[in-house]
Amino acid sequence: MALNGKHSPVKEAVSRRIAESLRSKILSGSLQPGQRIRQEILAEEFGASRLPVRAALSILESDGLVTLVPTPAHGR
Amino acid sequence: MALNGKHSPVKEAVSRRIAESLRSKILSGSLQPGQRIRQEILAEEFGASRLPVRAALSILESDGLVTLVPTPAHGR
Amino acid sequence: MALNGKHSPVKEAVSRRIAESLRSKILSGSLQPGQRIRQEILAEEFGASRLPVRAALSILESDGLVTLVPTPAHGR
Amino acid sequence: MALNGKHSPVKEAVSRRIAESLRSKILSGSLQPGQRIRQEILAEEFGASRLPVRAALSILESDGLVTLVPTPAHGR
DNA sequence: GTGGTCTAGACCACA
DNA sequence: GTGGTCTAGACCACT
Repeated sequence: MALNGKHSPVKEAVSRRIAESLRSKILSGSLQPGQRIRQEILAEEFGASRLPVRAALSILESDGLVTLVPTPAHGR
Repeated sequence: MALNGKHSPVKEAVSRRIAESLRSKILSGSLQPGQRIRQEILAEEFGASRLPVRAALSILESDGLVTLVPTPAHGR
Repeated sequence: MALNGKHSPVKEAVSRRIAESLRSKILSGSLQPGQRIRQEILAEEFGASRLPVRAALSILESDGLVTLVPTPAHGR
Repeated sequence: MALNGKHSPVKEAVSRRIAESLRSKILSGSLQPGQRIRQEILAEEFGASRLPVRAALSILESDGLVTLVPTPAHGR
C-alpha cells in the first residue's frame, strides 16, 4: 500500500514487466539459446534504466530461462 | 571432512579463486563465447561444492566476462 | 522434514516471496534507510534458511531498493 | 597470459583497483557505516563504467566490508 | 541429465 | 553475536 508521494510503486513493476516480456520471447522462440542479451538495449527498449533490467534477468534466471555463459568478446 | 577447518585472515573465498581461474581462461580464449560451463565439473575441479561456483559466475557477470543468455539447452 | 516436497510449475522461489514482502515494507516505509535487516530473523519469519533471504536481498539490490554500505557495525 | 590484442587485461584489474581503494577508505574510517555508496559516483571517480564498480562491491561484500541495507529514499 | 533452488549444520572474522 | 561463506544432500522443471 505504498503511497505515490515520494516514490512511485509503478517503478518496481517495470522489472516484472520486462521479465514477462522476455519470458514470452524466450518461450516463443524469438530469443534463441546462446543469444546475447544486451542489457543496455533492453533498457532502452523499455524506456528504463539498467537496474530493472538486471532485476528482470535475475527473476528469469531464477526460473531457469536464462543462464550465465562466458563473454570473451568483450572487445566487441 | 565436510568442514573448512582453516581460513585466511580476511581474504578467504573459494569463489574468488574460482572466479580468477575462469577469468584467465576466458581472457586467454580457452573458453569460447556461448561455451557451456558445467557447474558440477568446475565444482569437482576445484574440490568445492556448486555454491561457490555460482558465486564466482556472479562475480564474473559483474565484470562483464559472462552474460545471461536464454537457457543454452544442455545438449548443444 | 528438511526437504521441499512441493513446487509450483515454473514459478517457485521462496526468495521471490521474501523479496516481494521486503519490497512492500520498504515502499510503505516500514523499513527505514540504513535500517538493519536481521537475516536470521527474516529467515525464521519466512520459515526458510538464510540462503533465500540473501537471494532476496540480491534481487532487491538489482531493483535499487537496497544498497551496499560499509558494514553497519552490528550494534548501531 | 592474456594477450593485449583484442581485449586488454588491464580492464579487469580495474575492479580490484576499485575494491582495494574502497577497502582502504572503509578500514581507515573515511567511509562511515551506513554511508551510502553511489555506484555512479564511484564509476566516475575511477574513470570506469559501473560494471567494475559492481564487481568491486561484490568482492568487498565477500570480505564482509559492505552490507545490504534498505534504500527507501529512491525518490532522492 | 543439468541447472536452479533450498535446508541444515558449521566455521571464521569482525565488532 | 552477526554476517559471510561453504559443504553435503536433495528436489523439481526443462531440455
